[in-house]
Amino acid sequence: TIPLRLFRKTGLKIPSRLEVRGEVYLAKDEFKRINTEREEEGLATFANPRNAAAGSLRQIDPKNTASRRLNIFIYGAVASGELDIASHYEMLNYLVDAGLKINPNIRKAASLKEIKRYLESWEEKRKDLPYETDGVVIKVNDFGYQRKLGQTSRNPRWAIAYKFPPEEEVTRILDIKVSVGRTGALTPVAVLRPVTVAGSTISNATLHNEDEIRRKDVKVGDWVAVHKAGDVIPEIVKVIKERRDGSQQEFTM
DNA sequence: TTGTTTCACGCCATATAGTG
DNA sequence: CACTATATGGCGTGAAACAA
Repeated sequence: TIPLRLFRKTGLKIPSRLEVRGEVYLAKDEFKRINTEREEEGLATFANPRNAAAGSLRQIDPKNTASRRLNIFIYGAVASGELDIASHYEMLNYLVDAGLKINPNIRKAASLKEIKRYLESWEEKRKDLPYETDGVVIKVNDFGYQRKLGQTSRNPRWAIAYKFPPEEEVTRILDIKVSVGRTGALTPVAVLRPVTVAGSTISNATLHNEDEIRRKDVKVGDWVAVHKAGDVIPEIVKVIKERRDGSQQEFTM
């Protein structure tokens, strides 16, 4: 869905150089289609759209990638100076005119209150979207303010992600093992009764260190709530203490 | 040649050490 | 205090490396 030729519209200013950035996704119905096909062909089915999309991009033969029918939303661009665009919103509209796809649900908000209302409006609606989403990005619109705010080493100070509450499941800690890292660091890892959360089988989760175990009051044999932080990293959210029956064992490194 | 294992990658949380 | 830089952890995936 990235056109081979941009700027078919006449009268549009064309920069000498344009770099666009976006997020590739695999729509829910395409994910289903691929898995149905793979089933018919006796191939293993994919676990979730996110990882299927990632795998599709890693194909050596672009024909394979194309057959997966990935899609993309462009969310930003860097153009050589001559463009005369002063805000993010303007830029996105320009990119649409240039022939690129952007997310149709962008909105300008004038206050935090408005932002909050918008976020709440998607809590339920997001299930009706043709793709899976885990949140909304809130950005400062004016490029001048963006420049003033600047960025840290990894994150801009003018944008932040709001994440919807992630899917949560309950399982049991079967054991706590200590893993030895490359540098010799010892890290306790919870071995869980495998549980499916948002399309992944979670069977391990790091407990980081002894302090963290004490903070969360985790014991071997505990029932715990788990989720995938950032939709990816398995994390023990909390211990369900009401379900303790005395068989739980304190862990020491 | 075939099957298995390892690796890199993207994603984020948490921690430590160090800088200014 | 606000960072930067780095390390570590887990999952799913395809490719590469390895073993049989």
